[in-house]
Amino acid sequence: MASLPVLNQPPHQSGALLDHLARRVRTRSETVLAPLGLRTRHLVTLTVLRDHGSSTQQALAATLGIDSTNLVGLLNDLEADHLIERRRSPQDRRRHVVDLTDAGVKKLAKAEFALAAVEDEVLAALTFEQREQLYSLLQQATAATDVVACAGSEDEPMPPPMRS
Amino acid sequence: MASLPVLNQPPHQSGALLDHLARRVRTRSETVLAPLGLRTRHLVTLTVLRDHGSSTQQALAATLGIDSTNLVGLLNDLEADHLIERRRSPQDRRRHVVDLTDAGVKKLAKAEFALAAVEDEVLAALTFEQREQLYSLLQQATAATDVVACAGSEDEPMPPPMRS
DNA sequence: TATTGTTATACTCTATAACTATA
DNA sequence: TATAGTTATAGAGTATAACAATA
Repeated sequence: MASLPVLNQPPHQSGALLDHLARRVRTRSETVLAPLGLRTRHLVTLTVLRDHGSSTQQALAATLGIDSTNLVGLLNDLEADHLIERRRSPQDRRRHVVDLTDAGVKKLAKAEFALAAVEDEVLAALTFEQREQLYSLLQQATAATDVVACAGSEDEPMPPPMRS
Repeated sequence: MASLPVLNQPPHQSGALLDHLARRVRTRSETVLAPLGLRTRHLVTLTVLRDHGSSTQQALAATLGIDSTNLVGLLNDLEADHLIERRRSPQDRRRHVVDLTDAGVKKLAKAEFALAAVEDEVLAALTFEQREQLYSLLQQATAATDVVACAGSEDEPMPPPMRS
C-alpha cells in the first residue's frame, strides 16, 4: 500500500457519483425531451456542437465518446429535422463538416428551457451558487479532455483519435 | 416567456455536461475494472451500498435508476464473488436485504485505488481543491435524491417508488 | 388482492466488419 | 495503400410480461 503524504486528503472518487447522477438526469430528461422529438444523445450532440463549433464526424464521435458508425444515424436524425447540416470539406472531400443550423440553435435553447425543471429537481439540494460552481467545474473538466474542434483547422491532420 | 429577475444569472445547464463527462469516466473505467472482474455498474452498486448501507432490492434498483429485473443478474454476479449478501428480511420474508460483505468492502477499496489513475486523467484540468469541491457537490446532490436506504426501517412501507 | 423477487423474451443500443469515395 | 463516411449485422444491454412465494 503506497503511503500518501498526510497533507493529501483521502482521494474521494467522483466517478461512481458522476455515473449515478448522470443516469438520474438522463432518465428524467428523456421524458421531457420526447415531446420535442429528441433523445438525450441528440441534446448532448447539439450542446457539443454549439460549445465547440463545427466538427468532422470523426472528431465529433471521439469527443462524444461514441462509435463513429453510430454517429451516422444520430446525425441522420438531426439532419432530417434540419437541426444540423453536413457539408463536404473542400480541403478533403472525404470529410463531412457538421454544423448547427439556426433551427438547431433555437431547438437547443427550447430544449434547455424545458430541461430547467429537470435540473431543478435533480440538483434540488444545491444552491444557485453551487449549481453554477458545478457547471463551471464540469465545463472546465470536459473542455480539457474534449477532442479539439476543427473549425479553423480543416486542412490539418486531426489529432490522434484518442484510443481508450 | 417567464421573466427572470436580473439578479439571476442565465441558468447554465449541467445535464449534458454530466452525461458527457460520465461517459468519459465510464469508458476508461471499464478498462481498469476488467482485470478485477468488475464492470462500472458493479462499482456503482458497491459504492451506493457502502455509502447508504443495506437496502432491499427494490429500493436499490430505484436508487440506481435501473430496472429491478436487471438488478437480479447484477446482484447474482456480485454474490457469486461473495462481494454482497442477500438475506431474507425477518419482518417481510418476501424481501431480500442486500449488504456488502467484508470482501466487498475490500474489493471496492481496491477498485477505487486502481481508478485513481482514471480520475487523474479525466479530471486533469481540475486542481485538487476543485476535485474535492466536485466530489462534495456530487455527493450532496445524489444523497438528496437517492431513495432512502432502509437499514433501520425494514418494517416501514418504503417511500413512494419514484416514478419517472 | 398486492408486493418482492425471479425468469423468459422482445426490443434497443453498441460495436465489428465490409463497402464506396476520396486521398 | 490509407482514411472518412456509410451500411449490415451480431452481441450486449434494457425493459415488458408472466410466474412463485409471501403478505
